[in-house]
Amino acid sequence: MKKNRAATPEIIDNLRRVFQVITEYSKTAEKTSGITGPQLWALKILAKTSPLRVSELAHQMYLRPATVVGILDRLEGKGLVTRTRSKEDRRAIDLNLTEKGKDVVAKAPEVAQVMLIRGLEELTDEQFTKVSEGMDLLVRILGADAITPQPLHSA
Amino acid sequence: MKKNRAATPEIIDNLRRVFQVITEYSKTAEKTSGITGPQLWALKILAKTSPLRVSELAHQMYLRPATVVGILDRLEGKGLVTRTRSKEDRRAIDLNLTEKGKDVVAKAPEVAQVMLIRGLEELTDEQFTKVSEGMDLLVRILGADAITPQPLHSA
DNA sequence: GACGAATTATTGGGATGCAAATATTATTAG
DNA sequence: CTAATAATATTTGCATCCCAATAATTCGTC
Repeated sequence: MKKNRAATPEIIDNLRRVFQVITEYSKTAEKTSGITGPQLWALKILAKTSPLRVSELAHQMYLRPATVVGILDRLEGKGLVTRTRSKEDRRAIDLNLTEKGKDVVAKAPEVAQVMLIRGLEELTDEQFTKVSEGMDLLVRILGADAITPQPLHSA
Repeated sequence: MKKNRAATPEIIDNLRRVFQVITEYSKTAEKTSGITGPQLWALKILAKTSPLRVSELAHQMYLRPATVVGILDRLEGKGLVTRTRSKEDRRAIDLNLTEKGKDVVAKAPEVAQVMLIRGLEELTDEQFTKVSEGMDLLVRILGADAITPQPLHSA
């Protein structure tokens, strides 16, 4: 019961392309704004909700706290973020944007996610359904249903 | 002309899941075979065609030579790969698998790509078309048509 | 043949990413 | 109240990844 699945390698290549264009986009943003994709991603989250704790930020970025600490070190070093010991819980750290940090967010280019959202908006209902259901199927194939989403390099 | 696009964040989350499960898969392979995804990926390429030069291997892996050098250092350190100065061009290096290296490749688990191929085979024609066309649309949205596919962490 | 340009692999420095171990503080059990 | 436990952020060590600079070799041009 073999089927004609000539498009299979193409699907995989397309997955690669999507992945690459997103990381590529992250690098472009890095050159124009001076900060990396993950750094900008962290700033954007803090711009929406702050103060935030390290663990909360890590959760929203789908990253481990240990990873976020390094990103925060560099953001703090650039004077874009402040770390303050929380008064309620002295184990925790309150993260806040500096004025400079808010500036960077305001001037930063859109992240790839916005590109995706806009592109998806332009699709017809039928096309949108194909993308949506197609991704669902891919996720199911990989048994990724229960997986926590990953960063996508600041998409 | 607003459309109901509630599934948009879900699509993006699904993209994240797909990438994560692939990197996750790479880590599983690391635990069972003792080597990492990119390392196994390099071995598999060398198993198919060798000798190979560093630049050629890098090209086939869609990685920079500088990156591949590090991977080769570790593979050589484990005694899975040999580096020999080429006689025709003394700038170049001939890469070969050792017997131990061939052994590892033979016993290594399938990479994520195989998982995808098998999963795609199980779909009905209608489902397959959705995945295929859905990915096409995503690629077009991102303007990724002209992009050379990237590695996907040894997928 | 000689000198500049291109090619090849490597090194060095920076940024993600993870897991495991650590120090500090909070909470819970007894 | 005290001791064990859990939560929080960090540090350390490792493996990818990139770019830029370097050293060695080859090629091309004069």
